Amino acid sequence: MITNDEMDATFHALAHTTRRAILDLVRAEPGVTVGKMASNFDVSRIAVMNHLAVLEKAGLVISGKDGRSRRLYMNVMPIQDVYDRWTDTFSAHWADRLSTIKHAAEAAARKPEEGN
Amino acid sequence: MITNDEMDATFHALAHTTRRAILDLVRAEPGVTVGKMASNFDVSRIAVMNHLAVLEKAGLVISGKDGRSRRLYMNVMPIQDVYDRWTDTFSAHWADRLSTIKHAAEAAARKPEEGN
DNA sequence: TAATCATGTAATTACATTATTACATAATTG
DNA sequence: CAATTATGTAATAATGTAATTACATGATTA
Repeated sequence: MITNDEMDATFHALAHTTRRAILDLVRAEPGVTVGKMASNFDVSRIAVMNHLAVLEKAGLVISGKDGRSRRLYMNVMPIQDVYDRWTDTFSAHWADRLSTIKHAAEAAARKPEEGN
Repeated sequence: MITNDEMDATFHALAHTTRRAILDLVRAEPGVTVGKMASNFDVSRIAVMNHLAVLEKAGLVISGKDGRSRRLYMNVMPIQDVYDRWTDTFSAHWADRLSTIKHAAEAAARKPEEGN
């Protein structure tokens, strides 16, 4: 069972455009090196390495040394875990989402509800 | 089409245990008030209001005044949008996740690859 | 082995996040 | 209308994030 801390780390890692772009590129090119990855972005190599550290902490990226290079690989398991958890939590609600939006939209105009 | 900024906001909003708990409670009790919501947590009402502001900014919570209370409602649309986007991005990869994990696990021990 | 190449570490800076307490506003009720 | 209730705002403090430049380490190759 995925923990709250793991979910925090996974969502935080995904909450930055650059990190999502990094993840896309790792997925597209498994084994890509740190330097080649950094060359895709306008920010410094160090900034990209910091982002990689965040992604590794969340378990979304796995890496290993290969000579003087470090090769990067994606690990979808944290996303899978989050997906499984949130599907359970919200799947029933998703089916009813239109009525929920309607409900919310009318909130400001409604009379007070009883029993709350 | 969901923008990068919207995804940033949605993931950031979900990247805190308290905010996910708030979302769970709003879902369980649509129309719950701010004060009643705050009573569920150990942190101050103001802290909960700050979290609510983050959730509203991401569009995950919608609220409306009802007398001197503010009633809270969940909006699953941002989650649905993120889900749709990431299903497109990763669905093929998920199917192959076991081989990817194996690939990554062997990374440190492998010989250099050609052509990179 | 000296030069080069790829990555890693340290120090620093600017800004954002998360929380607090104290006070202000606005609606309800006795 | 005074007291209460519910929410909102302001000021502040501690911590975390995201980026930079400068330098260090460790592997390859001429």
